Amino acid sequence: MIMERKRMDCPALPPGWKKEEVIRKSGLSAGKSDVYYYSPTGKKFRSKPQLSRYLGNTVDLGCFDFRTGKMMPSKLQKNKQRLRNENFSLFKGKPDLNTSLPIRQTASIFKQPVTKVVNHPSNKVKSDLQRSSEQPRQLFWEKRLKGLRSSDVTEEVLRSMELPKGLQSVGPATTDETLLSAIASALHMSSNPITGQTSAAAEKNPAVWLNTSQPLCKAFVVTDEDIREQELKVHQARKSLEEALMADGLARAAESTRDTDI
DNA sequence: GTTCTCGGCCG
DNA sequence: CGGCCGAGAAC
Repeated sequence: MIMERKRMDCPALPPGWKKEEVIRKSGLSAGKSDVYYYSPTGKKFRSKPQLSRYLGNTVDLGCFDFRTGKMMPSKLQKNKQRLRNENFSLFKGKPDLNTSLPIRQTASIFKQPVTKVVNHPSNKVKSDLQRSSEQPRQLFWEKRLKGLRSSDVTEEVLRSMELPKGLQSVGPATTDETLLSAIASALHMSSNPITGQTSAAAEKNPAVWLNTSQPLCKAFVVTDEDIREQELKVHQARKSLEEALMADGLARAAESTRDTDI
């Protein structure tokens, strides 16, 4: 006889997610139960951290109770805002994907201008000019971004970007990784031009002279050639996107006609 | 190799 | 005590 093991729908999660409870039937912990979740694609999840890593910011699991599968408003308690302790020292080799949150720490990042797909080819960029006035920032706060990586839905880490030779970091955090984070953050968080640290004094004594609204890199020059290359990259990326959207549209159309034929 | 299961650590 | 995850067992 096969033990009853149904995957139940879980209303607290997006459609398609299933919850399963398995009772331990032997050993010292017999009688205890383990709870698992299955994504719409069938991937199994066995803890809340694993689940929230996968769902990222799309679902707020703050008050989600993993065991019962329900939202518990009482769980509103303290939000864990750590990161610094773990992420700082321990990264020698590969970042531990089980403990480092691949979630953006720059909360304002999505409020920035984004490319709006109206209908190619005349895409426009939203310009959101009424940014709330910039807040004071901690010196070298970009170091907190250390270890954050982008990853796809299967938690595979994506290839990181390479930086041009002309970009050199300033200050004690001199890794390429931090430099990239600093520049990316500056681009997203400020509507002003990004110039790098224009004061020569910042190189000698960054703790005193650093301009915190600029990334931790020396002043750099962007040539017309750089701009042309970047335009080309963007053009190609948009073309790829257009082709992908087109292919997706065709696939959906094919699928729906097939469904109605049945 | 993958999946299942229980032990055991740690908070 | 229970969540979480390692690792051996099972397949």
